[in-house]
Amino acid sequence: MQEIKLPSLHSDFSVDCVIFGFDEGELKILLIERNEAPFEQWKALPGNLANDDEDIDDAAARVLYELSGLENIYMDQFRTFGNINRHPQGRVITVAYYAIIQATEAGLHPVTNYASKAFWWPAHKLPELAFDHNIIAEKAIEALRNKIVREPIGFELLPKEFTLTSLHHLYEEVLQKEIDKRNFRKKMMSFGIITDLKKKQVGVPHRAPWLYAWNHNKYEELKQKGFVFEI
Amino acid sequence: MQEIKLPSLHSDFSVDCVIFGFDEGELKILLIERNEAPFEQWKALPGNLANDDEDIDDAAARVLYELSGLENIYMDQFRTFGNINRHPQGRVITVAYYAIIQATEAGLHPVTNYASKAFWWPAHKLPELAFDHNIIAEKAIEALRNKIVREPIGFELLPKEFTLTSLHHLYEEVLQKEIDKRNFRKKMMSFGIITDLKKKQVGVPHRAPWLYAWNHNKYEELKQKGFVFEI
DNA sequence: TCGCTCTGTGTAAAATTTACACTTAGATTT
DNA sequence: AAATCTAAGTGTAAATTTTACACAGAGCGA
Repeated sequence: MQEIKLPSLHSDFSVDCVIFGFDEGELKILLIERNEAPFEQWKALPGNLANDDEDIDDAAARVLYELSGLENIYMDQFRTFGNINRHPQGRVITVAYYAIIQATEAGLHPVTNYASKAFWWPAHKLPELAFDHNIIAEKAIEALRNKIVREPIGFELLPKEFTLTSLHHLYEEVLQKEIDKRNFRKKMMSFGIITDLKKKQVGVPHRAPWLYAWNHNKYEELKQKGFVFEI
Repeated sequence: MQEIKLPSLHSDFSVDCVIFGFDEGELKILLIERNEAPFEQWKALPGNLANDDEDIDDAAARVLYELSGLENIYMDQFRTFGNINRHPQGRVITVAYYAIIQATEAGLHPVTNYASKAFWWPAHKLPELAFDHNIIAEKAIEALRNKIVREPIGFELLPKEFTLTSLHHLYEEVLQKEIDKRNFRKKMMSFGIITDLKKKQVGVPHRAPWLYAWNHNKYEELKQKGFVFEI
């Protein structure tokens, strides 16, 4: 193979993650405070240079793991950003992912060297961020919105056992619009991908709501037959 | 700024374009024959390393221009591919775009150094391609399918004056499924984004069909009011 | 037991989607 | 000029989906 004689090429590129959580009825994004230059002490999206021997998806999973301790999380590559001046150290393009996790499951103790701490921030009220991260976050919210109505990923933001009301509020918050309660419940239940756990939430100061769980298996089964989730 | 002391970083990354055309009732993709190593003489998607002073979108537009002479074409960045072994010369990730052009408008005389010739190939019967280009093309077809039902981009594949039948066949070909003729026409016309040119095609050996044109302005106007294209 | 808060439920009207077959225009052939 | 061929063009009824909308019930706390 003559290819061995070719000059070698190399990419320094980063992976940035917009990590979504849902807490207290609000959509949140996980931010870090940067520990190192450039943009030291700025708030930013968690992200890091990819290693040379690492696939892009793996780098994204690593960033999330180092930050939250979570693995096997739903992640979606949604866009690559590469304006020539986006990084002060040179031409560094960044491949952006969004991830969806259950906010309270994440232990926020970064084991990375670029971040000292991590914290949730309301997705719709982000502060000024390092690099072009405000733009990236904005695009991620848009991507999430498009996705959550076509794929049943909303459940990943909720605890295993959830109420229909919390699912309802989640959709209203992500889509930023009101959705009729009865119509929402009717439709969601008609899919047949939610299991009624036959038990009620306890400790609430009013009528206790029923608990439900998202049924992955049933969804996969229906998908085989051509069912398409769409809200 | 202390940032000046930081080590400089650099990305060698490429841009690959899946250029769609529609000709003789068939969806086609523009391929090149590679003129240089690696994969010399292989068929491939048109693509090139981005210049250091070039935004990603600009690099994609350049690749298309050098190949076809066309500018201001609809292009969509749909995914970045970066398996560690995808490029024999090292770690080179590639940002993939698809473009939509009117097949017969393109003058296929590449002025690039990496390609000697360019030619249309049926999108659903691609030969073995260089790098991971078969995977990229497959994903592009998927992205096109998702897009064409939500944004009125199908028109870009047709001549300025087209018949409803050709538009109908275009949708059937891209979506790879039959669509009822009457329902398709009814729906498409109901959007109000197609102008009746009040003239017929000439030189056909049967009843001549009416000609129509895609009305950008009307679409933009309706979009302002909240209209969403959806087929 | 009264009040508060949030849960949970049904129906009718409107809009949209689906299924479906024959007539017409225009060129070509006999 | 009549018959034939090809593709264009058209309407309706039934089924399904979407929308709009309001009140009774459960459970807790005062």
